[in-house]
Amino acid sequence: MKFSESLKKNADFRRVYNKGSSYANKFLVMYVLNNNKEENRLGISVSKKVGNSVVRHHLTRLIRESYRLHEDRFHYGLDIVVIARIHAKNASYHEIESSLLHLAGLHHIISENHLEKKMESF
RNA sequence: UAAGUAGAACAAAUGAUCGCGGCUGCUAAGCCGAAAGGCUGCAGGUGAGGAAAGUCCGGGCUUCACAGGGCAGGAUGCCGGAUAACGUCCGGUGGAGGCGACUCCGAGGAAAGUGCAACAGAAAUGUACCGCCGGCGGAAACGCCGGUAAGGGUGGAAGGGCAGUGUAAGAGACUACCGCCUUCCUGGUAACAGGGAGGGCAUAUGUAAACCCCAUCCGAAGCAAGACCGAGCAGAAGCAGUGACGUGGCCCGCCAGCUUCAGGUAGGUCGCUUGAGGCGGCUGGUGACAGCCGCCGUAGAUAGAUGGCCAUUCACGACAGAACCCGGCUUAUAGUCCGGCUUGCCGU
Repeated sequence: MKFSESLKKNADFRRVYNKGSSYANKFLVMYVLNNNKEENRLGISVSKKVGNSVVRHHLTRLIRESYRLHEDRFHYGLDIVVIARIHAKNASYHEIESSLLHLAGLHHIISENHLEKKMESF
């Protein structure tokens, strides 16, 4: 991804959980925290409760792909952690994508223009 | 053609497009760097399984330990072979099931010892409840004493089986056949099979997935193994006597500075994929497999790459994701497909 890295350390995850703000919908939970850097860092977490290894891998790929395709619309300087909920097990790419954008809108970390266009299209 | 039986192969496909990880290349591609190299870009090609799973066995590899032997502990358990090795595989033997193809077996020892065996039953290792027979007593009913494991009853199991002789009634007491045990002969590498002779069964039930006995095997931990490089912080030694402090100077102390050293944290590199490799052929072997020849090059991530979207097609897609590597076992699984074999039916 051009403008982003992945969030790796357990300590980084903990900092985002403790200090970041969170919103949730049916499929996902999103934590966001400023990291004072030039780029975003994305962490994806899928619990074993959601499914076996294949299911969990597939979900992380869907979430990463959703973020990748809308990366240029996100504000930068953020640590973002996305957690897949159990209902996400059978979700399609489009459901995950709209779910991610919805949460980003609630956090006000996505560019307004695009969001408005998105809203108008509904 | 139907039913069955054992085995082999596959695991939605194609195209376009946006991405990700290795690899290779780029008529001197760009940037950084003294270089080694790093980052970026472009192009090409490549990128999960039959079980990648469970982590139940076996081996390679690595580090540590190690004179030899024993004990303890664990594993295996008909015989022979294959193999790096195995608890795997192949071929046999014996037993069980099936008309058959074929399938199944935790298949050493209970005549070394110990333990356990509910309930029932007279009695569970050494026994007489009923019954049968004999003797004595009695008018009789019956009682007492003795013999008896053929019959009844209980039980998973009652002391070789079955038929006869025999007897008061019975009994391997005796006899035939079968079983068992000992021993000999023949065949077989062996398990074992066939046959002869003898014993006369006090060897007397089951359980060894109870202890145990016998034979064979096993050093321990694992790639987060391990090897190398190595910031920073703290440490040691040295240098310069430069800067700050100890009221100015010198010395000295201390902090900062520079150099070197060991240590090894964060981090990085290697280990990391050419290997008991795959495919085909020939030869040997009943077979597992082995030998020879030819061809192929086939993931290597490191918080972890193989995905998204669109179109078309179909039977509408199961179980499921490499993490050092192999050989097995076990468990999960939508379906597709191939040729063997068996039994039945129909036709020639």
